[in-house]
Amino acid sequence: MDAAATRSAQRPDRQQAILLAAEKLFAQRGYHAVTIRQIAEAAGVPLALVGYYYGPKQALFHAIFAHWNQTVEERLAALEAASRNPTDPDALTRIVEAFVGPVIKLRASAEGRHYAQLVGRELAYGSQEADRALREFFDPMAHRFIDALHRALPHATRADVAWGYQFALGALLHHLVDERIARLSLQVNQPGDPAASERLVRFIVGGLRAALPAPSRGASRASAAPAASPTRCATPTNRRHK
Amino acid sequence: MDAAATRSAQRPDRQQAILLAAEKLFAQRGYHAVTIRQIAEAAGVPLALVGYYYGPKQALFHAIFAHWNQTVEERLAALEAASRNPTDPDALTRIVEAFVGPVIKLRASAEGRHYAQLVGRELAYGSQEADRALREFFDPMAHRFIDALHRALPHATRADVAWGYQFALGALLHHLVDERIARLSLQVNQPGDPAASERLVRFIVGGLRAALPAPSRGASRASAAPAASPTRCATPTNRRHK
DNA sequence: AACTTTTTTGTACGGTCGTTCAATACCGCG
DNA sequence: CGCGGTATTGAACGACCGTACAAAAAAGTT
Repeated sequence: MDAAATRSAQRPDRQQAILLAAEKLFAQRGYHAVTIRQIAEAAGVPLALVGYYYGPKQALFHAIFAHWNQTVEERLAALEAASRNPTDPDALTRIVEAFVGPVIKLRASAEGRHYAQLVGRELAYGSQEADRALREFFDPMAHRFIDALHRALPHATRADVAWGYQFALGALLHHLVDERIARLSLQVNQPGDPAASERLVRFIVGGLRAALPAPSRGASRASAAPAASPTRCATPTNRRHK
Repeated sequence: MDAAATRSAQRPDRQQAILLAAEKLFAQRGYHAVTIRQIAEAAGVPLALVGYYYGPKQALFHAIFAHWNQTVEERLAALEAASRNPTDPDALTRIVEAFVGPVIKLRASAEGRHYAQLVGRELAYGSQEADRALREFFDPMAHRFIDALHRALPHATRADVAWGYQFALGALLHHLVDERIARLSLQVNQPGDPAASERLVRFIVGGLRAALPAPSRGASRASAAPAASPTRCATPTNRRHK
């Protein structure tokens, strides 16, 4: 019988509890502000068990990103579906929706809420601890998106599109993290409002069109593209760290 | 004779050396990753002198923002000049230029380089340590910009404009911090490229126009709301922390 | 000169950090 | 049952943290 199934049927999976607690705390307070003791307490396990499963603190941090990296394939599939026949005037909007939608949906879900916040923070912060995960997990996806955007915006150079991608990513990441929006809107807007997703897509598409050398004028109409299915969460390898 | 002038004429100002070293290190590694001992060593002063001048670590962090808060008046003045007669079709562009330009210029300067990076990091990170400085120094300016944008975009509600401001701020902050642009552009773009400033302005203006309810292309009624005077900022005392 | 005030410094305190390790408990399997 | 391997635990290690403090040095004042 499978060991993981056995344990999860008998007892709460403490290894995953540690990962979830770490994810939550790292997302809320940042890497250096969280201690392993706090993670252990939040997970309801003794201190030493954290090191037993994940080794050094940095490895635990890395494991969070590795765990969610499975969802990347879905994102890439959605991107590829959206970037088909790039001559379509709506191709740009569909690509940006494939860029924004899954992340917003992740943030709205109960499982991915903290991870979305973590990504928004650490990607924007550029901390040395996150740099490794950034290169390993996010650089490839960034290149794919830039390529897709480039195909939809053939009049611009790839380097130009890279600038546009940077701006778009900044808007998205800050939207994931920012809690000031309630204050600055005088308590009208709420941080997690899913309606802001459409607005963000329009912002990015309009920004890209304005910032990059414009092709021949295409009709820009709003169209609802099929969004990717919510991410699934599979159990990681159940053993202790190598 | 003035005490500060006396000291600076005789010896290197160690109090300011501490502030500059702290600014640099905080910008490069983040609040929690920097120790007071590292700051003291970088400033070339003994450890205890840091606490003597600035007290607790949090107060030193706060002092950096307070020091640069003087430049806020210039930014607000530039904003006010740009937001005059908001019926001008170019008013939006001028406001966004007043929003982006000074920050990019700060980042390009030798004195403000680290502070720009620090702001980009901590504002985006939303750490608990930066929250106080954020409310005290940046919320007022954010409200002023939102109001100015609202005057130039009268067809949108203020809450709508607040969303747009959030997106624009995210693009700007991420541009300040991001070092990946060289990698993602295949070594074509460089992080500090001042030419990216114009592109960012076009991105934000285009994004705002696309994300917010579009006005009829004609001029609407001309009612200029009187703006409040910019916030004053007294010079900090040169003595040790109270 | 003598005296006050400010600046500087070495040192050390209590506390918390990440990590390690030997000892114990639990398990399936023979 | 006993046995081997995995899971779990409490305790402690050395290192470093932020902060405090008394003493010394320098500067200012009379």
